[in-house]
Amino acid sequence: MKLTTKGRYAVMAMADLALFKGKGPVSLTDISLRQNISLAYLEQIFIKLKQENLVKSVRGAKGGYVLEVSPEEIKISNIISAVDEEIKTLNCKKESKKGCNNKSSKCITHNLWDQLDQHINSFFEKVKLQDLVKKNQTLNK
Amino acid sequence: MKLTTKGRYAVMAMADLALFKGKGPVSLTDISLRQNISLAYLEQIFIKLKQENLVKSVRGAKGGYVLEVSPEEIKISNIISAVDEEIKTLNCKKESKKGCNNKSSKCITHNLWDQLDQHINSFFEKVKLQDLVKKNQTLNK
DNA sequence: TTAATTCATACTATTATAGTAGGATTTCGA
DNA sequence: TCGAAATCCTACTATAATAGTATGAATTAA
Repeated sequence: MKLTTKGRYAVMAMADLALFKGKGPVSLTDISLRQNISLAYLEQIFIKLKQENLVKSVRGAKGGYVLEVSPEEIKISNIISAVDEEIKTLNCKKESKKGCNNKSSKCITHNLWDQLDQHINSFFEKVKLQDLVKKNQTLNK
Repeated sequence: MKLTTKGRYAVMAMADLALFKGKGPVSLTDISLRQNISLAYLEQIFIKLKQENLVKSVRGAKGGYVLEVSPEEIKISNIISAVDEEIKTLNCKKESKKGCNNKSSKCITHNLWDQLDQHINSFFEKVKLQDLVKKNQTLNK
């Protein structure tokens, strides 16, 4: 499974942007300080967020990043998938040597991991960026 | 997040054991061949499964492993947690330098990861080993 | 007694993560 | 106009974890 700091950082940074929505571009330096994430690492993450059109950049002094889409419309899954490759628990989908390549009995647990993936993805699909900034509130299940 | 081949192998191997339940001990060599997992690696995994009393060992020739508990009573979560340390998406629980150590604004996304953990764990709690061996059947959600 | 097995421990190759480093480019504001 | 603040771009790297290997000892059925 792949859910690393990169994915977490991306969500944290996007939540940070959402909090400062409407107040002009937010610099990565600020986010870096507030969220305690290395600046250079943030830069790499934001390249990808920008590629996916989740944020818009403003170059030069007083520049920074702004949300391209409103927090109500951004799903957590959009953020995660922008920076991580994907959420997949299985190795055995691509026809590899290891995994469920058994000719006779096919991978007994194949369904299980399939459904776990769906389970996790559906979680990320349900939660919106907006849900995070409504503070101290239980996320909708 | 931690869901590695070790966890997957453990579930696969336990499912294998469940399929051969009542037919005497199953050797790791057999499981190794059927599931295409390195024997020495399986040995390490089974040490842990045994420590958690999920399986029972029979030493010597014609030996092997047997389920200690019936498949209806073994949750996938039992297996995963026996071999992996735990399923945790957060780094920021233990008072570390990185993560949500911000004094003023506490980690905005803390709740999110918390709930994701619960979400995933509840999935593994619901599914029993028995559910896997009932073949080609949709697992109960 | 031998082969098949678990048990135990130490070592290791590979890979991915999580960064660092260094510089180029753009643009605001004094 | 110029410097500082910012994004952009690419290459490199330390660390740690995963996923195994390797080796041998102990046990037991046949």
